[in-house]
Amino acid sequence: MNPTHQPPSREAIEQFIEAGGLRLTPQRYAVMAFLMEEPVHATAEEIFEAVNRVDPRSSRATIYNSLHALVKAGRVREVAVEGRAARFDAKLDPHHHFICDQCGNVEDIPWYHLPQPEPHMLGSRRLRESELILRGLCTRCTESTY
Amino acid sequence: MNPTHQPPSREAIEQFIEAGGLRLTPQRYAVMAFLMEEPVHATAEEIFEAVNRVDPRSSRATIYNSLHALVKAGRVREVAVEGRAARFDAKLDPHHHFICDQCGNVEDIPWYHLPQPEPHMLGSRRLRESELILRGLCTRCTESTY
DNA sequence: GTATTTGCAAATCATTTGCATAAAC
DNA sequence: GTTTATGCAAATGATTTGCAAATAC
Repeated sequence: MNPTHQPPSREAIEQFIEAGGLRLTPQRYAVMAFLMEEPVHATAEEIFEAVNRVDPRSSRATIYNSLHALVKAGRVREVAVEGRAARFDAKLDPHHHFICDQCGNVEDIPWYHLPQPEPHMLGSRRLRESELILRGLCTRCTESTY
Repeated sequence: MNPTHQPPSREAIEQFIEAGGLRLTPQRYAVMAFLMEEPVHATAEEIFEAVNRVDPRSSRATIYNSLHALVKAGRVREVAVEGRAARFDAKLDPHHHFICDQCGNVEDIPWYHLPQPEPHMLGSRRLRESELILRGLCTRCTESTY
């Protein structure tokens, strides 16, 4: 995605996890490293396979545990996709998401400023974050549609 | 939600379905009528129960079929919520969605204009729609959190 | 009359759970 | 040493499927 993408160092990854107040485990490290190195918005299943291809010691339950812990700590973003598995994303720079109607893939769209809702629209809700979801056909699916 | 909410007429509901190029069946009618009368962003299961409470002749599979047909025809909007059942929404006026981190409920936020992405951000993707998702705690969950 | 839609019950997919063991701090 | 995380395998929840019978147009 980013042509000058530098893989983060071991220390950077470890700090990224610990800064969220999380214990550092090999499984969490593997998940976080994968998400930082492969900005592809993988599913939990894809992460499970990728991580265990390198070093098979993470169970599926632990992948889910790690992902949830990282999401809760604000280190990872989760994107729900209708009728499909959720996608996960290292929370590095702010950006928007494009979801393909056809293949379900999630892609990054460079961030651009969004207006904030007027306070009266929120009532006494507590706003944590807002995100823009774009939908349509990704490049691949556009090109294979006649 | 809307204090001057008028329940739509039978004819209006039928037209709303047929205008999408769909055959009119009692089951689709029941689903659409429920969504138009109860703007609560129900799950498929809730729709199944509500619809069958009135007249028990819709199977779960048919509820899903109807919902998907209506979504595809642009009559209904589907909102995916991480780790929970999807919510459905009659597609009447444009609006944004607020999803509660705690209870998962989806609520409408009055529409306000969003900037469109620059064409170069989309590449050769084909954009169909964009929506803003707001997240945080709904009024109820804000008030019950100490 | 033909094309679609429905109901049923079983199957599938994604995710979570419970609990004993292991590892982090 | 105490607290938290892991692995396993089974359970749950949401949604989809296959196919014969029923219905819309």
